[in-house]
Amino acid sequence: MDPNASRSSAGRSRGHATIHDVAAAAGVSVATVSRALRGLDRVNETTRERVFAAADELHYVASPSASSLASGRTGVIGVAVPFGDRWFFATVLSSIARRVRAEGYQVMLLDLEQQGQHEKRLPLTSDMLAKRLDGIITVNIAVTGAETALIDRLGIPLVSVGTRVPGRPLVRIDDAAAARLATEHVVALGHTRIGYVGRVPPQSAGLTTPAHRFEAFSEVLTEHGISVRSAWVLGSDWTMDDAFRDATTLLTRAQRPTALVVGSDEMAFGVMNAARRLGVQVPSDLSVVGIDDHPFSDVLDVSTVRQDVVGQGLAAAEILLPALRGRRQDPSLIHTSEIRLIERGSTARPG
Amino acid sequence: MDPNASRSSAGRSRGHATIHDVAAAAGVSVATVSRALRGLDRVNETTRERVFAAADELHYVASPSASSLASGRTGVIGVAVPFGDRWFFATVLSSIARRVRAEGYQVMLLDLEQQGQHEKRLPLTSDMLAKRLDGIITVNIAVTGAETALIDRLGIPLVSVGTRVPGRPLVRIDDAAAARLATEHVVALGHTRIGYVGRVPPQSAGLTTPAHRFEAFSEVLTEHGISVRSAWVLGSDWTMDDAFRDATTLLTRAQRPTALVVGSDEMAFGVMNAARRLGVQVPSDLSVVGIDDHPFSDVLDVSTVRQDVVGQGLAAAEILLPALRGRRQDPSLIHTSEIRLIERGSTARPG
DNA sequence: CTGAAAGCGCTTACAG
DNA sequence: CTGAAAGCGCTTACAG
Repeated sequence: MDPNASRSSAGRSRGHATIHDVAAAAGVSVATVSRALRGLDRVNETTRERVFAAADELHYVASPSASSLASGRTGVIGVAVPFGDRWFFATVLSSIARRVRAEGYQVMLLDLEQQGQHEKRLPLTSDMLAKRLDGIITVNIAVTGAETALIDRLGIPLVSVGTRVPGRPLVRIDDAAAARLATEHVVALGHTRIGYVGRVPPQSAGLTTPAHRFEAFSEVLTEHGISVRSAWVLGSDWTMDDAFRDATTLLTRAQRPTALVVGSDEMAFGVMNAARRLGVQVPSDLSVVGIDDHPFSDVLDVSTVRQDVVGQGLAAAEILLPALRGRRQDPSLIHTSEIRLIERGSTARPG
Repeated sequence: MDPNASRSSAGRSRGHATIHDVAAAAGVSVATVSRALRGLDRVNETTRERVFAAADELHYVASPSASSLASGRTGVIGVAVPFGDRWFFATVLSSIARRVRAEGYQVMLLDLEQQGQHEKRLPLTSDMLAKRLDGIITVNIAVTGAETALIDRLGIPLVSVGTRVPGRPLVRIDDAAAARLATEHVVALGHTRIGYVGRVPPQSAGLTTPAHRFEAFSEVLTEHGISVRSAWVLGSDWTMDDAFRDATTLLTRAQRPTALVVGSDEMAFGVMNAARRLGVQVPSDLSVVGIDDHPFSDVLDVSTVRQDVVGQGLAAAEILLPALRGRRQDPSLIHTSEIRLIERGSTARPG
């Protein structure tokens, strides 16, 4: 029996043609098939055409496992997020996926949310990384020392978004500048009774965004000789629900701010709704400014500081891609995505 | 030179121990390492412990590529969505990922959104499926005949969510029942001037959800002797923005409905905001009821028909999992996820 | 420009 | 319970 024939029929019986089937059909060696199909140099044009024809005919697709094993590359990029179902993370993830598929890469979702716990995410482990991913993008993940060591040992290129991973490129917005823009906006309108929503407790340490934004808020007030009243600084767990609850409590008090700077638009929605329920008019009784320009903010008429979330995903992909091809990364690279104030109807002069 | 020693050092120089290194360290064959580590029967307990110790010591993780090539299984599930960044899809995706990782599966995101185009998604191709995925879950994807043929040929188990893929299990809510609940709610409140938002144009054909919901709405009105006025049936592209625009036009007319049934909560937010801007009071001038129970709907006080999106993701995973282990699927299985009316502040008696 | 052959690192019957 | 060996399907120097 011809070994080629037996291989060929075996391939077909499982519904999958192999490179041997294509080679046989095209009358060339498997090495030539491999080169032709991957568009490498030094393949005769006529030969290449014959190979493509045979491959088409047989519905041939190279086995990713076999390619990976032989080449050491998997063609897969992991995207690690703390919550896969929230707007910011879903948007970054999706934009990365759309960018890298043009280069032939697939995206694996590493959703690190821990069932019950909100503070404690799953760790990045060898199981999810080793020999599986060509690169990783972390989105607001405070990577631990042990994890960094692991990733170093595995030699996987990494780009961080939002919260920085030490020694790796970073894509972000200038959180302090964003909070400054928002705060200066209400100060410029003449407000002096100003509160803040979104100061997270210290256990969320490692995440730099909430801390930077609150600090910048405080600085701006101080620069203008306005005191930060701790009773007007709300925590909230960076969700709409929490902001709604906290704002309801605050706005029921006798002493109320005339403006609230809010760390995210989703929280701003909660604040505005609390105000509406209590009959506090926005913006005449209370100005509210957020950060994000969430897709709902336009329709809900929320003043905010816009950030380009899709753009940050694209930028991260753009930085990772060359590293996947072996080019050395600049570990100190920081790509700062543009922001800008968008004045809408939720802010006005006090009174 | 001892071939094992050379292998071992080669492994270490690349930062990756192989199964040979572990076998050498534990003093057993690679076959035994493979069995021990995967928890197969017929391995002596002492041997197993030695193998685990050696594997730990060497930070050994089996190469997924090599395992896949040898076993034919990849441990990866693809989740295909039309828009990875929208709430419904991100939520389903994330819940699937969290469910299947407990069984050792990873999730690959197949975001089929086409850059500029909203109507036309990317096709499912062999490149993304063949020899790469053990199973697929499609979420509101109208799979074409060619795609079904491809998936059949590749022999990949598939579970569909929302829009059905012929001959495959389906997880969904009863869309007609949901729209019925919503519509009957406003009818029961005494409304007779009722409009609908979310009737999509026929080019989105294949997606069953929008059509089923609108049909059920029409049926309920007819059953109650209420006529469907086409001027009060709005299209909108199932986004908040579009619903806002369309509702603004409608509510500016002299002849206005007193209630609107809206195909999704996101659109309902847009409608309510259009009303607010125009000074149309919700619910006294206009009742609005949506479908979904979006995470924002509670705070925004929107009456709606709740569906369990996380639960649908889990159910799809639960159905796919046994099929991955080779168990035959029931191609006619339909898992219908529960729904229920949630009355909030956006609906009331007319006038 | 092309081919033969080694090698990537596992799993899986098959023996024992 | 364990091992030797074949095989999974590619890629990549190495020759020519």
